[in-house]
Amino acid sequence: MATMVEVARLAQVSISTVSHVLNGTRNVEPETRSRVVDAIEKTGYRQDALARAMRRSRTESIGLVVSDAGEPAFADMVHGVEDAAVERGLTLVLANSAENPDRERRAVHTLLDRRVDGLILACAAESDPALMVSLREEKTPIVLLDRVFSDLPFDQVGADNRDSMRRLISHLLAAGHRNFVLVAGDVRVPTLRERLEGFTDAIASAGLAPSDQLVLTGTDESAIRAALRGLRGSATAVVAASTPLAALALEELRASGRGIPADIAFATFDGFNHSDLFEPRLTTVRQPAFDMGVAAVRLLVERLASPDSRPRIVRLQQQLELRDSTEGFRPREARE
Amino acid sequence: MATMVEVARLAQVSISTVSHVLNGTRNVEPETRSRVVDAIEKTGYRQDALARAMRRSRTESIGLVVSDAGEPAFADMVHGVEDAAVERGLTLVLANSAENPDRERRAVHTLLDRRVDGLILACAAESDPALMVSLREEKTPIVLLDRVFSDLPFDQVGADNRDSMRRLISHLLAAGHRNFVLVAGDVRVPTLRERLEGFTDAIASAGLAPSDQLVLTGTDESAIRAALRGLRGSATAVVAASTPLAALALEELRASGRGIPADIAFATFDGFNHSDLFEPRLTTVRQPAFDMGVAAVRLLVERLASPDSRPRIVRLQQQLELRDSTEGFRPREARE
DNA sequence: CTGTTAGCGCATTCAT
DNA sequence: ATGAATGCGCTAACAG
Repeated sequence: MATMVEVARLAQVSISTVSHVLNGTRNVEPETRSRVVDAIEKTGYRQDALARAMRRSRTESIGLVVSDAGEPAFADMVHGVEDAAVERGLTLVLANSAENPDRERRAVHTLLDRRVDGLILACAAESDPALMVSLREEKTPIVLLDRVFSDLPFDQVGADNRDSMRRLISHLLAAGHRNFVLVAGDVRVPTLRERLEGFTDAIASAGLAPSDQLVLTGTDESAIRAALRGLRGSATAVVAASTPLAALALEELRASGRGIPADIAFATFDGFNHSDLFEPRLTTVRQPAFDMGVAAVRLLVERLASPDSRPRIVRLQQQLELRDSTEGFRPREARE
Repeated sequence: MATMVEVARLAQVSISTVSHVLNGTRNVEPETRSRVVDAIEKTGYRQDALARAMRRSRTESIGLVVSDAGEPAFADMVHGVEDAAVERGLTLVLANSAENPDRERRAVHTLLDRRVDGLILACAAESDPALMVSLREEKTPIVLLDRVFSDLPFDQVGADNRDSMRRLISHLLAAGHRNFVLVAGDVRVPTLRERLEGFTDAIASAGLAPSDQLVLTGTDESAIRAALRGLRGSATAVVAASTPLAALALEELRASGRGIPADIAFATFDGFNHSDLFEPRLTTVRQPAFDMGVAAVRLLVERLASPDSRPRIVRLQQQLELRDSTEGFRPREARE
């Protein structure tokens, strides 16, 4: 690879002139410039981003650590981040923590050591608190994505989970449902906790007895499965707080012979791709994952521009998509 | 950030000793080493990957350019590449060409300028041939992913598209189908072209008249839609060559009131996530996208190790998942 | 308007 | 077993 030295020699100028025509960082006589441009052409010179980054202490790159690259929602966030980054001339360095705190810590440090200009972090479920604390000391700006920790002084992007759950439950209440099953999952994950809180809120403000509701929390998949399979009694609606939980719940409901929505109503957060092409068509609270990625980059870039402004938390609104899976319920009183 | 100089001073050694204990690259007296280790601890020193890369001319990173980060299949490939990269201590730099040749070219050059040690490229549909040619001159190893150009001297990873299509059609032939609609899409994309070829092969070896088959090619979505909507006559099975094409076809079949599989059989390549939870359950040729990503990294690393060995093309097998959407067809003769 | 020069932080060769 | 010194390729003072 040709370096600036060779270009300079060929163009009969100093390397600093080459650098300046390259970066447009000071005036240079048209005649000289064109000699340089020609030399660049001839040598096939291309700037070495590494050396440049080193000298300027700016890599023009950002890091992104996601907790589960396998989930479509996270894939969409990655997509959004990449898109927004390219638009600003930033390169994306990607790492996946696979919901593993140790791997997360290593990923963060790898990216930091590569001197990314900023870091976007979608925390793992069991994120090491010590990591968070140490990250506050970093001078590399950090934006938390999806999983919001309101007590931490970071810029953050999340969805309005609590509110969306309230809206969903309101809708189901209006349709006559009084007894719910919430498949809540691992409530250490802020996103899932917020959804649970929204549920609790909604139940409380409707004046319903919490004891009439079944909330399945935790990471023990088989326990959740068992609970769903053995489901009996009064529940008329199942709500899944995430796509993996929905997949699991749908399997068990099917296994136990329950039809949706004939026997029981069903709704989920995040949802499945192209799901309106298939039956049952699920009522879904759709996360604006792509836009969340875009927003994270925006926060990061703004932070880079003004390092001392106050941290901001952005909540993007989720879309409540009503479909067949919550249609056609008849409250008990109205049945024949 | 502390540098080696500060560590050296604190430990009362030269920076070269610090470097050597860091990299284990020569013997150092235990006593000295421990002073250095302590100093590293105290200063919170972390190696600057940029400076290191510059000095060694090795970034320990690889680049990945995908053509459509939005498609789940590509998301899975990204996931596989990331996983395999991390396992080898490599960092992943990601770019998305969004099926845009110009953006693809820029992405490739951006990554190359960042001196990634190797590059994995899932070409866009209209990839600039000039780009390919210029890439052959690069000394950075390049692996082509998913879209295989057998005449190009690159390491490549693809799926056995042609063969899988033959297997799928064989199955449908055995079930009595004689008249197909293939939604083939943009056959400039090697993957789609191979699937089309497999189809042609299968029809030929079954001794069927190509003129009895309807093949829909091209990028004009509304033309394809129209053809599907206006579908009449003898076709008993529709095959979609990719997920986006399947989505489109399913929409149109539904719009024209055709039931699957009651009125017409349906099968698709690549498929939908969690699709076995929903109706109709689609017969699917599943691409091992994650594994393809892993394989690409493997090829790249091996190429790095032996730069002069002959380029290899790896074809991973696809899984034929038979489901309801191709069940229950009765050949005309057998009908009452 | 242009050239000279000093590092950025590190790995490494050559001394000792 | 350790240190001194060089340079990777570039940008940005500083000097003319």
